[in-house]
Amino acid sequence: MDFCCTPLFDGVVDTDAADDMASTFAALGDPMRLRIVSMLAAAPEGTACGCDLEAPLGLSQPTISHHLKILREAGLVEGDRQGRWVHYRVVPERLEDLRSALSTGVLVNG
Amino acid sequence: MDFCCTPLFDGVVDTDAADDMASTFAALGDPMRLRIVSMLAAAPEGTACGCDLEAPLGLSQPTISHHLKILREAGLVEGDRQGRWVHYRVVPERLEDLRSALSTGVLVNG
DNA sequence: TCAATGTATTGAACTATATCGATGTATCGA
DNA sequence: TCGATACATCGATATAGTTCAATACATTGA
Repeated sequence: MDFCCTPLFDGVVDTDAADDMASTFAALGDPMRLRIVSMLAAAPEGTACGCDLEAPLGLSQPTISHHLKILREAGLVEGDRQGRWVHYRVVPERLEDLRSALSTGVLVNG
Repeated sequence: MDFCCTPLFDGVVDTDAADDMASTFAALGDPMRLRIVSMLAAAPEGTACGCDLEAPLGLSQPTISHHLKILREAGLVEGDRQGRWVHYRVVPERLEDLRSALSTGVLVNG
């Protein structure tokens, strides 16, 4: 049995790391969630409450809440309750983690 | 009618751009595809053929082919047919596009 | 031409996800 | 306390995605 090229070791990312990274990328793999992150980043003070997202996105309140939960669980956004409202904001450190994953070491060779 | 914060303009990414970016992130939003990209990047010469991926990933040949198609359509990998084999490799420029999308301007404020 | 091998496509089954309406929970103001 | 408002959860439905077996296509070597 011969190979067209040398046999591969199992890449750089192990199974668990791949699961983690994939779920984070998947959180950004939805147009509405991408627009949510973008709108939060572009908002004055870098924060917005969920109610401000419904009209521009044209989604129902439960759907907005669903997407924010996924983004929260991925660590991409944080929410601070301020009375009646929850002020959501992007977590830049998490995006930086993804950035470094996309550069040397994990997904591409230096 | 008052707002908890100032009304939002519709973010930085428009609908079409969000769709494009989301599908690219979604391509990386699967553990197996993430491992494929990682394995390609870690492979000697930076290339591998599909047949080399089946055993380490424990997936059938059609499934590998399916994932490679998605990665190809996302522009994340390229394939060169060399006789019987197709040598796949990562497209670093595409990953760099994602990196810059994750930095200033699109998803986070400078 | 024919058999063998790598890759791509098709069809089907199973799972996961997005979305909404209805409902529950929490907070503020009257 | 009561109504109004923001957010979360639940249940249901429709769509999309993952996976494989079967099959087709492409290339090489005999």
